[in-house]
Amino acid sequence: MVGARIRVVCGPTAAGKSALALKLAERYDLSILSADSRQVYRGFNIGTAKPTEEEKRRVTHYGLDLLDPTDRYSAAGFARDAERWIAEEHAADRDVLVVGGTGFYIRALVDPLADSPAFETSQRRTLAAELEDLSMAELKRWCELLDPGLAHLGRTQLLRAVETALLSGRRLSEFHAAGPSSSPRAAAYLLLDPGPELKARIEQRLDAMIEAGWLDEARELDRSVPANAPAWSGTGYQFMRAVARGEMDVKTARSLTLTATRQYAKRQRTWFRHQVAAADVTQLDPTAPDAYEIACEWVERHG
RNA sequence: GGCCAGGUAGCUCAGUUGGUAGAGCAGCGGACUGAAAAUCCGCGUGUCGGCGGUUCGAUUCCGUCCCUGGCCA
Repeated sequence: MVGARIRVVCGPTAAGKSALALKLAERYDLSILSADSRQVYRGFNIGTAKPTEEEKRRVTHYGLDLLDPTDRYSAAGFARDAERWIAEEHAADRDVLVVGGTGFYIRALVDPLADSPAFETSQRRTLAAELEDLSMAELKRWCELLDPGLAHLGRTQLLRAVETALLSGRRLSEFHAAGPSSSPRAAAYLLLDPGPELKARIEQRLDAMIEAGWLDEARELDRSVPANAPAWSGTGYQFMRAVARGEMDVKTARSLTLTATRQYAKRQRTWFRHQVAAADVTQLDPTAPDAYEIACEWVERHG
């Protein structure tokens, strides 16, 4: 039976989301919908901890290998695609299990973004080139002028605010205030976090990735993927590429990747701690002896 | 063993002509409405190697000891 409520397994990187989700999906005949902004890139497999071919045969996965490394995805694009995948599965009388660490994507699906303009690349190219060179302070001043309510945000957000104001003639914050055209979904979250144990798990997984040939993958990708392609921003890829190019030793790359991954996990924790409605969240330490039983109970309870 | 250079935050270091100290990185906290593994904002966490001495006051000056590195034996 297809449920009205959408199930989401989330948490910081290396918490064990994929492994648990795979078991749950097999047991309850669910499909997995990956909410991961890096696993959408074709060819970037090892460093993004993408499910293996074997795992993809066991369970249907959505949200993987959607884009060329030079393409840019978006939370809104993800939400739109996810709606389609969910509809497909529901048509087959099956539920999906949303699994991922990209909190923004999950939010865009559960709590739709406001309808705001998406500008064509051709339309924004000139402006983007202009804004690119602006310092943070200058960009802030522009935003202060054009859409002051958003001027406290980060560079990426400032760029979009300024761009929207200049290209559409309306403030992005006005679009936000007007809200979305579709209504929010009911969602249940299973928030995985092994606590202090996460640090060691990140380290173990990194070594496993290197062991599995991450360096070779980076070397291979470096041959065909432009250095400034968005896909390279996945944690660690720039360091592995530097090693492949002979610009850095493995030990340094490993150390820098570890730090960057911990920092990413910290940002994810902050997101899930503050940006997800607490009432819908079930916290679970995936290393607990009864973790699987609790997860099963969670799946059944939210069916 | 002698000489020299050092010992200051978790790390690398700056600094105080004597008034109990500050940068980067790490770390911690936070923001996030179409780039989100992105992009930003905030926070210094310290027996200034130990023990004595001089001084109203020593991380700073003096003595001594310990430790590290280099050179000479």
